[in-house]
Amino acid sequence: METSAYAKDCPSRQILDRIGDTWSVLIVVMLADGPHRYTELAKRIEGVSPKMLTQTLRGLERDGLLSRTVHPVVPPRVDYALTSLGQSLYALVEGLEKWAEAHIDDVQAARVAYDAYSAK
Amino acid sequence: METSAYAKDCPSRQILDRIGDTWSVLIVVMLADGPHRYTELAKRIEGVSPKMLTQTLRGLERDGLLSRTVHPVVPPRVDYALTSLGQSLYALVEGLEKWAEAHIDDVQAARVAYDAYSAK
DNA sequence: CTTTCCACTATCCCGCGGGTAAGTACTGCA
DNA sequence: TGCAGTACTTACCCGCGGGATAGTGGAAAG
Repeated sequence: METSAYAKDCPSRQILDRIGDTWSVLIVVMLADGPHRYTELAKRIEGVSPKMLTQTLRGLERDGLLSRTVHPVVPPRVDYALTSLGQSLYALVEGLEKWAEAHIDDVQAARVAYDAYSAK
Repeated sequence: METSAYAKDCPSRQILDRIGDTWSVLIVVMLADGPHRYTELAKRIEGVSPKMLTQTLRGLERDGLLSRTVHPVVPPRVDYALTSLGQSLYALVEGLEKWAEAHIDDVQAARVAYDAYSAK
């Protein structure tokens, strides 16, 4: 009965972790409209530390979700772009956003109701 | 340009966090086939501590994703079930699982290739 | 000859998420 | 009298994820 996801080697678990990762999703969204450079990402993704940016980019690259292109010029220039696999993942993220927008009111109403009841 | 998700109050961010949460997803999956009791969940979701189980259940209940029904009998009996909102979220989770199954081979191939190249 | 630019990489350190374990309340059954 | 069973809650503690900061390299600009 090993429910899909306690095992770390389960496909669902791995994708779920990726989706749950703040920076991964932000990067995928940023790259959805085309390739960007390291510093561009750093500037536009507010709050990310260089360490996490590099770490996350490496993880996404390793999983084949984005491509890393080094231009051998000085100063160095590196472009990051979604692969087709990354683009298909972005489709999922879009789906989540749609759901979020559609149902956030319900969720927030539930929260208000719950908190009001608990506080009483 | 405030990219959807750095702000905590963004709908996408909140849903993403929920999806990324191991126990939340496992519970939703477990409840997809019908209501279950506290101890049933504890037994079938391997590795969850009572603390996290309760904490996660409360969170999901607060968000209106599941309902908690207390039966005033002795010994106590509490049933948890997905609400319609919870069921619509489960549809998303299913979508993620489908994607995971369809693309996990690509991802793993990419990882093997990446690791082989790095180790060299 | 020093500074600047870009893309990292390395190191230290702190907060907190989550695990373990023990406590609680209630009642029926032996 | 006391133990079992259910659904928690509370207290304590530890590991590590991630932030901040500093270092690297090499060419060109001033």
